[in-house]
Amino acid sequence: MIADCDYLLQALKAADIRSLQRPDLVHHHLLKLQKRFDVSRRRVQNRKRSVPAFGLPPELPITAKRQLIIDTIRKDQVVVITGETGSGKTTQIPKMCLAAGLGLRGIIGLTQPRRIAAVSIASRIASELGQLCGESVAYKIRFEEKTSAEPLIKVMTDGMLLAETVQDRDLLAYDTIIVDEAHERSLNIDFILGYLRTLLLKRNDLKLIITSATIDTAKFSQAFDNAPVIEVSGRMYPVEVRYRPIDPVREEKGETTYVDEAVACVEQLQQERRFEDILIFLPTEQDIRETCERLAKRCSGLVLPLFARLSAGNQRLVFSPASQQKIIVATNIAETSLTIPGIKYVIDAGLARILEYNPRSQTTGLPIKSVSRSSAEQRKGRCGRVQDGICIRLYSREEFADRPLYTTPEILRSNLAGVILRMLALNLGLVSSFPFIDRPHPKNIRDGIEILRDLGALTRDESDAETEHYKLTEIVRTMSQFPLDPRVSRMIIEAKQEGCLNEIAVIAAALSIQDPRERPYDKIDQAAAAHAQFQHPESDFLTYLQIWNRYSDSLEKMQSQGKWRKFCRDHFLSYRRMTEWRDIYHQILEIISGKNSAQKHRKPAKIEIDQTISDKIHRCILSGYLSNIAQKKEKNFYTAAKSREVMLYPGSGLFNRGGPWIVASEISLTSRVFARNAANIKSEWLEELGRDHCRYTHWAAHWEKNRGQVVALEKVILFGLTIVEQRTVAYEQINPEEAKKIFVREALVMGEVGRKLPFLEHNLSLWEKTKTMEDKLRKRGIAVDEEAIAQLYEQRLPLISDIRSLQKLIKDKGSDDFLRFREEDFIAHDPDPRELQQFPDQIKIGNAALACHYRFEPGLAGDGVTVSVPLGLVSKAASENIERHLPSLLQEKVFYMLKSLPKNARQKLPPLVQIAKIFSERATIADNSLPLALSKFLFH
DNA sequence: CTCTCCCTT
Repeated sequence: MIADCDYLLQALKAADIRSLQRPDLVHHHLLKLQKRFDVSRRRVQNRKRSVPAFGLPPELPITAKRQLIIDTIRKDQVVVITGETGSGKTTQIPKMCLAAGLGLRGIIGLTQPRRIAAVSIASRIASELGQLCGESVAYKIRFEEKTSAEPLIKVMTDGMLLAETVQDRDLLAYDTIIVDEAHERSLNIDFILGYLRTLLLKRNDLKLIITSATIDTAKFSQAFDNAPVIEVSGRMYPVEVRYRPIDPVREEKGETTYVDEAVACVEQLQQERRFEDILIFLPTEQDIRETCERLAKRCSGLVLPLFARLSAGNQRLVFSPASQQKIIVATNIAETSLTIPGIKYVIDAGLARILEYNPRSQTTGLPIKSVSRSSAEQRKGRCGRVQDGICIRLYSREEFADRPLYTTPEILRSNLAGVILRMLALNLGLVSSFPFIDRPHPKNIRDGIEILRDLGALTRDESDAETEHYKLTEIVRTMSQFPLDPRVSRMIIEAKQEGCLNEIAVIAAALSIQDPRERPYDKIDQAAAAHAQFQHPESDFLTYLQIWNRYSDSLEKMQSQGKWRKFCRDHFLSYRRMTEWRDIYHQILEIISGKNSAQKHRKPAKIEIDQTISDKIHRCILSGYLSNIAQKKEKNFYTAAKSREVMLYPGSGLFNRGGPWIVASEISLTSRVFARNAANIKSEWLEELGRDHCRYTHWAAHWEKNRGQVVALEKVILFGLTIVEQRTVAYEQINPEEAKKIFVREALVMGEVGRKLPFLEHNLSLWEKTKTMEDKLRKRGIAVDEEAIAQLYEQRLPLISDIRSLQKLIKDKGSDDFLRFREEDFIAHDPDPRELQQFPDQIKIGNAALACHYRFEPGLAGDGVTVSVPLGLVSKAASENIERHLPSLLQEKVFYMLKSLPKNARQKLPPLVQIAKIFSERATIADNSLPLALSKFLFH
């Protein structure tokens, strides 16, 4: 077997090295290898013997090419086989592989996009080999595996093969892989083909067969080194195509719609007395309902709707034989997933809802778009499988020709977070260099990485700023273990922390299935009433929990499956989806508990919902859907993160009563942008959970005397939403350097501390003294300025910005000496002491000493010197001429008095400056007032 | 101011 071969090669290499040290062990080791080799060889021989005899049905077109296919498979590593449905390729190719001698050293793996198909194909191949399913032919899908010890062929979903690559990196279990329905280009198919492109270089012995509907071959061939393409004819009966375009002018005016036209088409067929079964393709559920209602009124026959959300029972009706003409009105489900036998006419509106992901707004859209030519051809092929058919297209031949040949591969229109996460877990390198057949757009990759970063699965690698290099966080590996959307996996990780794993497992599973609630048109009110009893007014997630609770309750009481089906029917719940929900729930718990199978059959316990658990649950949900938060604008309208305007989905329990903040697990664009699966949240949680994504802005930093610290106003923004409008915060942690600057300038320099600090009083009085000199001398620049003092403090203080830290510092140092400045610290330029002497601090009037207040503020009251004279001394002060005590001011005053003399008097005098100087220097004014003394002097 | 195609680990 291939896996043994790989093992033996590795072991021999290892033995080679070991033989240098312990030759005695080598012999023993080689014996063991010999044994394994023998076992392996015997297995291959047994497998060869177990290949049953089989034939190929001669009526199938592919049988004619049997020899060409077998020869090509033997010769080439990769073969592309194309053929339309009915060619028999899916069942016959695995058999031809056996005929080519494959399937012996490893299994022939056949992948299918859908589970049901995988199971039914497995049993068909088995029966053609004359066996039961699970002998030579195994199958493996999620939750279900049927196999023997030595299967030759294994049919599985493509997702399953992908999951196997985790355990079996080189797919050593297989010697052949057949990728069926490759033209569907689902995410899984593209991922597998990319993976195989690299693997085939390493595994020369591995054969790959890609099968696809006719048109899509060149791309596959090119992707695999121009692999040979074999075409197999498929069409058994001809289909006539009629174009019946809708008049665009009338459609524009609203006079007709594709629903009208489809109904008219059926009427016309019936007028032509054509009463074989009809299949109509329409894009939406609503169109289907409208069409069905109108057809029932106007036409004969059995009118049946068909879409995925329809209950299983109603879906089955399309397969049951009817005595009258069947008119099936279907969505895309009838294009690939369900094949209805005996259709003679196809009416194709040429439209479908096609998923589109917009990475810029992280919004999923489901717009109605024209389908591709290959899709239209597939629809056409739904008739004429057992007889010739007619396909009526509600568009023109030209319009058909203008359409794109293929539907855009899913990988080009999907959210890539999940793909990227898996690639990281598998160590597949950079997404941008992975050999996808169609490389996703860089913008899409960046968005996927951004989502993973939002979830905390990745952090930017700072050592490599240039390219898209990221570091994985610890949670990546845990997250990738869950077969779930990364956001859902993230919730589970948070639930471990919060201690609500069971509850989140229920919700995570619910988010992974389609809504289990059924709403049949004819019983819409009953269904609404049944669902209403589950509805939680605060959270659609808790609504799921309440459904679950009722379910587990009933599971206790009801033992039989039949009763349980009835329970589902009574509550308008889909039995199939409820089962899927339970299975995924168990799968999640299994992964968490490390595959403990004992837990598997544990009955789900009822969950009590109280405020505590509800808070925990919603914090977990937020951890996964943080970028889906929204803030209420009005009524049902919200502004969501990343600037999206959304409306609560009318089906939500929060509709018309949503709180100021919500989180939604889905924001999608249909007729509007809707937030689906929503819950009220507390905005206080947002900052804690979104810490790394919050943007903080600060302004108005200032010293706050009462708090004794520097504070600032803060605003918190998360994904563009303001989660905290304005709050006061200590500025110290935010910007310690800036905070210290403000503390020094506003608190210490200005002395605004609001309490007694001895060093501060000391410093302030020294500074005051220095500033008095300036006032006396009537010039600036003697005292240092505020900035200089601030710098003095800054030099002597560490990074602190509050009183408590300052007081602690002083206490630790034992004194505040280090903050006491000296007198000279405040002086920028020393004043002339003699000059300074001319400005006494006080003057004497009689026996009284009066204080002089100096002020240097020209133009303002109080400029110059002010002496407050008690009322009793006023006349004495006036007669004594107090100006003589202030010699520096006297001269200036005299000068201006002289200048104010009449012009003719002034002209007779010597220069005024000279007079003022001489007058001031003489003590001639002792006993007189100044004007009197001056006039005496002049006459003298 | 009221509703979404189809798959899958």
